[in-house]
Amino acid sequence: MDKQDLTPRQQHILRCLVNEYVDSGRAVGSNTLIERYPLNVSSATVRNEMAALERLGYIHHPHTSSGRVPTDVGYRYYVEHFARGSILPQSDQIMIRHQFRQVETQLESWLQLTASVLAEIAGNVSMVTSPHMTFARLRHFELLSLQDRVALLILVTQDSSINQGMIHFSKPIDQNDLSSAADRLNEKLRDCTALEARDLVAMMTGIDQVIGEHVTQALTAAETSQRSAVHHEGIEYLVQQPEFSSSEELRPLLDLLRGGSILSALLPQLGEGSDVQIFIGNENVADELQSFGIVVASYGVGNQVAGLVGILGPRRMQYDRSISSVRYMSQLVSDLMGDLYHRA
Amino acid sequence: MDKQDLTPRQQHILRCLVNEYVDSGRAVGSNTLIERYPLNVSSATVRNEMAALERLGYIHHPHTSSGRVPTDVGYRYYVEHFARGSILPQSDQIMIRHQFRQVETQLESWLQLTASVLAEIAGNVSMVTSPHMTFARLRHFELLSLQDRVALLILVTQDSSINQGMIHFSKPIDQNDLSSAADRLNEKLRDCTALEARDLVAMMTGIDQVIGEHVTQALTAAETSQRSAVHHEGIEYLVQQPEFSSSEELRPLLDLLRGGSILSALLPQLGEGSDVQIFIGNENVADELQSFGIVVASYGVGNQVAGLVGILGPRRMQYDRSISSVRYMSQLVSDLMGDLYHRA
DNA sequence: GGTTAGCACTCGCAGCAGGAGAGTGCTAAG
DNA sequence: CTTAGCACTCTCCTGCTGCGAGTGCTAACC
Repeated sequence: MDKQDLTPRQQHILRCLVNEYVDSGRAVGSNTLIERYPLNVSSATVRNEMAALERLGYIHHPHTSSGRVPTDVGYRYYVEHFARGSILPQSDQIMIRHQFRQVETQLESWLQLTASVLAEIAGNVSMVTSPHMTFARLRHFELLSLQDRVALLILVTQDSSINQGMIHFSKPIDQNDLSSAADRLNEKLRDCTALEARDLVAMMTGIDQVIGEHVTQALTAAETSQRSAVHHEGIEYLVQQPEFSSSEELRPLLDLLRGGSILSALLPQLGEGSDVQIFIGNENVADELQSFGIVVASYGVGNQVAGLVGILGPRRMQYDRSISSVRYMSQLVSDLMGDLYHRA
Repeated sequence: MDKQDLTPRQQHILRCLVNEYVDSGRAVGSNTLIERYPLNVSSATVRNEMAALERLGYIHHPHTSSGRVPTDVGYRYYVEHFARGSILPQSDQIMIRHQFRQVETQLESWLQLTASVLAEIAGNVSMVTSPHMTFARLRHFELLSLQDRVALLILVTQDSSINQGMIHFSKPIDQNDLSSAADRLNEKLRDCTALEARDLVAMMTGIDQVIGEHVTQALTAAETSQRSAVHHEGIEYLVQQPEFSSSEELRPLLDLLRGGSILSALLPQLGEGSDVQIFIGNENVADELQSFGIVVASYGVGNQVAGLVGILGPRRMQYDRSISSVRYMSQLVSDLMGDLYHRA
């Protein structure tokens, strides 16, 4: 796994081979390689080196007589040595910033845009989670009478996202009562996180407590529902990949994305670091992910992890592009979020 | 097209043939037919009748030597005579009502649930549009100061759905100013539709007009964005249909659903009536829909059409089940919506 | 006259053989 | 150490063949 055990030429060949395979999707032989890349050696030499690379486990042979395909280990080597540090082209950066300027100053819009930008740039399915609510502070809430005993609760958090819920009271209550209660509570709970609010509410009595509990409950509900909600975009890119042509391979993928179950498959293997994390094929712990390549990074303010952005594709993907775009987008969203929170 | 031109036996054979074909997905021959259905005639007779049905245009022959497949005309006959009036089984009705009881009293939740219930029952992709906002009345709105010159506008309509927007002012304005302006406007605009509000706002001056315009603008924006937003559910059912096995056929479908462009393809052909409408294959005016079968109905309160619920599948679908479930769900949503509006 | 048994005919499809092509590993020469 | 050459392997494509499902037609039957 160390750089030492590959000669520079082997590295170069591995790199070209991965590039070519990612491009074409077909096993690549020694001839195609010397034709399209400036290796300055003959095909026979390439064959010898390939045999060496195969012995070392970086590439492999589908059958005796066809070209080589990178193994997961080979991809890993490629990623560590040639893709990990890549940077998104200036032109893409400008394009993205431009698009973000067009859109409302609002976290949900940003995440939406992030998902579609990522999918387009990486040409794969993008995944973006909403931030944990634990992280957000309560800015304001409102109570509207709907019926005698039913009120609508509207919750605004610091990131200007809005959640709603219903409150059923045991006895009739009119809009005036609701408004004054809301005023009192707004004063006490303003700028609290869900956790802090819970403690304060515990000390209240009467109607304030009833309402307060609904507020914290709504915060937690929003948190859990958002945690499991994953924006994803770009299935259309995946279906045109040859590895998903027969639509039976597509099925598990759709299930994974639909139920939001992808997060529970992904979370166990996520590390702590703030940089981009990459999981290739069988490096994924969850069985259902073993045929995919995944590139994720977290976003957040300070050291707090708020959410994830990432790309899901076939093992055979453009890791350099994926890595650079995921890194760039996670940084961008973190910055935008930072502005939002510090400004307020 | 009239019932008269088919003998009862021909009708019966057509019906069985459609059922069998919908079930198996393979062209059905005379032998399979007499084996599985109580026709009490020989295969030769069935062959003769089939030849007649083919002459009349109801079924057709992929090649000389394989079974029959219904034509669009054949499906149409089937729908008109055997499926149009079908009713959703009691057990399903109970199951559905039960599920709706579990969910919040809120239009968006209902539509979400409607989409997933429909997809599951019909085993196809479901489509549900949000209701036009023109239809809803403004219940309340709120203004929150975000920055010196920026405020968050929160809009609550009669159906308890919430929309938000940003207002940028030309000069600084604090929360007190915002609150008092909101109070004044709330009083004037309460219970207005977007149209009525527009007229009232036109007569205002100063800050009230600025805010008022944002309110009507937000109402219209919500209307147009919701009109083009289609919840859909159940792509996973479609991908396992044999007609979409090769995933090239899947591509246009995904594009159709993703961009919400399906509505613009569908709208031109929609009639006025309140009952279920069915479009089979080439009956669809839009080219991209010609290989699909579509079952839609509108929902709304009174005579007002608020939105659509429907099912999109391959031509080969269980029309009876689709029709009965679409009809039932449109009625259910209409009823629920009626309650919501009359109660308030 | 409608119904049915029988039969010849058609055509898609699975299975198989054979050839072409791509690619390899090995050997021997440079 | 590199490379040309060559034998070998294995996939893929193509054409062929036999089978089976299904039809249409005809003649006999009720």
